[in-house]
Amino acid sequence: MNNTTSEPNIAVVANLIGDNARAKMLTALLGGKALTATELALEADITSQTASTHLAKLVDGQLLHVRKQGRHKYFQLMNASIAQLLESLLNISANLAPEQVSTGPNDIRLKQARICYDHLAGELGVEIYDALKQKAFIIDNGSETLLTDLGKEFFSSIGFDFSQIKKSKRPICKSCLDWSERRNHLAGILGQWMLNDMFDKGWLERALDSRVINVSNAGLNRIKYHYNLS
Amino acid sequence: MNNTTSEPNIAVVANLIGDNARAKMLTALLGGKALTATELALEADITSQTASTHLAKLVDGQLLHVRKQGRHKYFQLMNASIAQLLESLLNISANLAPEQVSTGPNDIRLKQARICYDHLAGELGVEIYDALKQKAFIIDNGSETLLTDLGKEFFSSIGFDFSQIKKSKRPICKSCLDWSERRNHLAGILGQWMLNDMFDKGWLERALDSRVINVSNAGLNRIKYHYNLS
DNA sequence: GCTATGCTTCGATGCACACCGAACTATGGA
DNA sequence: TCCATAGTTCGGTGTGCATCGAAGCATAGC
Repeated sequence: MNNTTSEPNIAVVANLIGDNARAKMLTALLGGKALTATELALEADITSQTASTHLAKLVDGQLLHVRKQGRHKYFQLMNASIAQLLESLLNISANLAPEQVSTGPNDIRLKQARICYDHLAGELGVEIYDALKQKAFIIDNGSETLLTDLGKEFFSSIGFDFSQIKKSKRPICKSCLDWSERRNHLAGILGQWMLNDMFDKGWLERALDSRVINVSNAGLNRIKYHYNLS
Repeated sequence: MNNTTSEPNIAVVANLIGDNARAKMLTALLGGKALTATELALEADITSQTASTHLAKLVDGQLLHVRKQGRHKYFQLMNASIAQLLESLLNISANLAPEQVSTGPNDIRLKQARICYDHLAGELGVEIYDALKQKAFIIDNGSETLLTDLGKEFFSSIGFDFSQIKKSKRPICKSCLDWSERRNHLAGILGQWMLNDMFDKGWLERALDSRVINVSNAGLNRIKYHYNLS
């Protein structure tokens, strides 16, 4: 048995995520917003000292990056691939423990609409995805999601600038499995743009302290009209 | 700050992977072959007692499943989504520690050709992927990989039976990022079929004790001809 | 200058758990 | 029946590490 394999050691990264407090912090950062050390400490239910050491490890392990601003330190997920890893973990964990007690108002709101790093997830995200599919703006063959010519026209008409993307490494259109709905929602550049657009237009609003997105009735109506939801 | 989130706890799964010995076992099982408890103990460099407790945890955590056969216990990854999670971890870990010492013969062979759960990875896997792309059998737009009509013809002509697939949940054609090459190779049903086909034809051979795939010169020539490699 | 706030470092504590030796059970073969 | 091999269970050991209190910096505002 030869022990000189050069496979990367997955234990270190997994171990970083495998601590309860750190996992809570990382999940909180899936909200996409940069959070300060104290905010993350609150999120993880630990003191600021403990949080400090945890955050140092996460930064050292290159799962997070920091920006210092005055006397605050703002932490963010390193990149989209880390976010995607966390999402896969969420999905697998959700499937393993399907009968998790789900109580409290925050719960329901999280299920309705939330941020998944930089795009929309939850019931609303899935509904929009389905509507785009039904209008033949996107095609989902079970594994990949592609933008159709019709879709390109549509998104151009509502303000997305295709000429601007050029050769970005990030896919324009990508499906992302939703752990609460177990169905796809839209990620990628287009998913990101849609979320920002809806924020800009004032149809959606971030909750202050979580990944929850608040949707007013007025906003919902505008969205339904805009994206042809049933 | 509301603590009643119902987000699945990713810490437990991550923690299972986050132990060194268990990580080695899981990586070994990425070979796709079912392995016995003692084989996995050897792989992880621990005694059989310790391995036994580890394996019990992995089974309990639903990362593995077991088949009892006589006095042996054969362990396997639970499903393809677990394999995919491990692959993402490999990729991220490889990017984080790019200057890993790479020595020993096993190393080089692992880089040349190896199994990635059920399809081909390494240099050979990437070369074939590129050739398929160049012949316009598949299209890779940066995010998704799609089979073209030309590709369907080609794969039909070399023996793949498209009528047989029907509504399998698994994608036919899917790209998978290769951690050693940092480029795509082909996964999905088609990737699985290609690997099996090459095994059947005797062009490739599994190494006994690892994920390495042995390629004879004769086999390589046949493959080059078959898939139009340069 | 003084004070409040955000974050870090140090030291001590305590627990979880990986690990192995030894003894035990189960299966297969002679 | 007897032995070899595969795997498990138990008990004990050691250590790594998450945790917090207390003290120490740094920045912002007055």
